[in-house]
Amino acid sequence: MKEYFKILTKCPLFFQFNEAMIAAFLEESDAKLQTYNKGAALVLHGDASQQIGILLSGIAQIRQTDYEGNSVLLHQILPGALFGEAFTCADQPFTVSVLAAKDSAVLWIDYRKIQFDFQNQSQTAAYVVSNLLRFLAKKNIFFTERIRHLSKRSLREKIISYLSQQSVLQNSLSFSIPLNRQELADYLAADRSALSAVLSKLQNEGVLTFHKNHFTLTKSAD
Amino acid sequence: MKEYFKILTKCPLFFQFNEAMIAAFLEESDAKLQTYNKGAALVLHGDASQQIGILLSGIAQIRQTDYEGNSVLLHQILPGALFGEAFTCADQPFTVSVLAAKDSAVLWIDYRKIQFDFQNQSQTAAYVVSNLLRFLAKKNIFFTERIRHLSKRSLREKIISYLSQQSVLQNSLSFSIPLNRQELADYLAADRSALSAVLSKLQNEGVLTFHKNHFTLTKSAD
DNA sequence: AAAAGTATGTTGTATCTACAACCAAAGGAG
DNA sequence: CTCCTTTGGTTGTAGATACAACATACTTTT
Repeated sequence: MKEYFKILTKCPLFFQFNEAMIAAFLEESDAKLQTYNKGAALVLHGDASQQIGILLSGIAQIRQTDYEGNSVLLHQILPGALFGEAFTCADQPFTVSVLAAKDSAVLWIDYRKIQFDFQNQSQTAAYVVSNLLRFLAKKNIFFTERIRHLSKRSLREKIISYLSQQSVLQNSLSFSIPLNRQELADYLAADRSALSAVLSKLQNEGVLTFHKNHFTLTKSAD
Repeated sequence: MKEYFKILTKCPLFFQFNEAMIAAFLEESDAKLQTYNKGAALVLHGDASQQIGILLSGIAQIRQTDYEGNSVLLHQILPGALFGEAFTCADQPFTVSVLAAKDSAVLWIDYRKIQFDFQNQSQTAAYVVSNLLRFLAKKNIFFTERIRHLSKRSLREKIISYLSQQSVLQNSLSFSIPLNRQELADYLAADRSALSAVLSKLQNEGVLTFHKNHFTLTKSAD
């Protein structure tokens, strides 16, 4: 563990910490070191983790399976970086997987430990902090997803990206969305009439059908 | 104050709180109620606030001045919603202003109070929580800005939006950016060669000049 | 039920951009 | 210095989309 302290001082979680403080915290919070072979999963899609990971060595990749079944690399995690903090603080199941791209070592911090350690002192203040973390984390997830959609190169892809996510979220190929056309156009940063046109085209092509805010994705043959 | 408790139970900061807990917290954290007339500023661009605001009544608008000097509405805040939490937790000066669109009442929570209230108990755990909040909040700000750029309808506007932000950040019309062309293209969700083409066009039009990663915006005549 | 208002779909056009293919400059490695 | 790699600019083209203007359907009001 000693050899990793230099990396930990660079971790945002330990901003302005010296090594003694880090050591005290790791002891106190019962942090766990774990190693993974290349290719192993640190977190799997669907996991409801209560841990925050700090990568100590190796490389980790945040990946997600898109609507065509491809594993898409969303982000590379290098030593010293946090991962999983958003889903863990938001108390939401992971919608991404984290895989070791090389042999890797991870320090797992139990979120419940840092959350509840000081609740004796001021119960309500601790809950407020916990809520604030949850709020910021949920916003983070929301923003990340929106950026994912906005990053698609064509409106068609933006739409499919958004609708696929909704389909997964609602666990059905048939679902309603909480946005009207203008709101969806704004969310995807597109023109409303262009959005309507592309939706019609997708319907003609048999990719999906829709009525008002209710959409049904057609299972593609591949 | 009593009349606002119903709204506060809907505030994400008090998720799963009952009224007694909220009352205890407000007492403990010395929260301040303040009213504003329509048009008044709750927060001004450049402020380094240590407060988190909860809107109790009225409507507030998050606004930002764009590169043409227009005040752009970024977000509407309705009663029960938080505002300012990202800049406050990130410990960064506000890059937006918050204005009362109607006569409004705001409950101000002092972030230092909720941050340090429980530090006697476990100094390091409290710092970790504080760092975690800072980290999530900074990410939030970063994402928000990226979404602002990505939301522009044309690549030209995306580029100008990004470069203007950099110019403001670095407080100069002449500045270097931390991204190479491919990275900038990825950040703005565009094709690299298309990015190069638009940059060249902007240069021909006299909007800006650039050399590698260094850009100089031309002060427009309006 | 008629009227007014709102939301969504359609069409045409000018513009923009992704994409591919290529060229040029800069920087490193040997 | 030369070769090779990386980075960035240019060009041509096909296709996509913003924008405007209009048409249609659905809602709400009166």
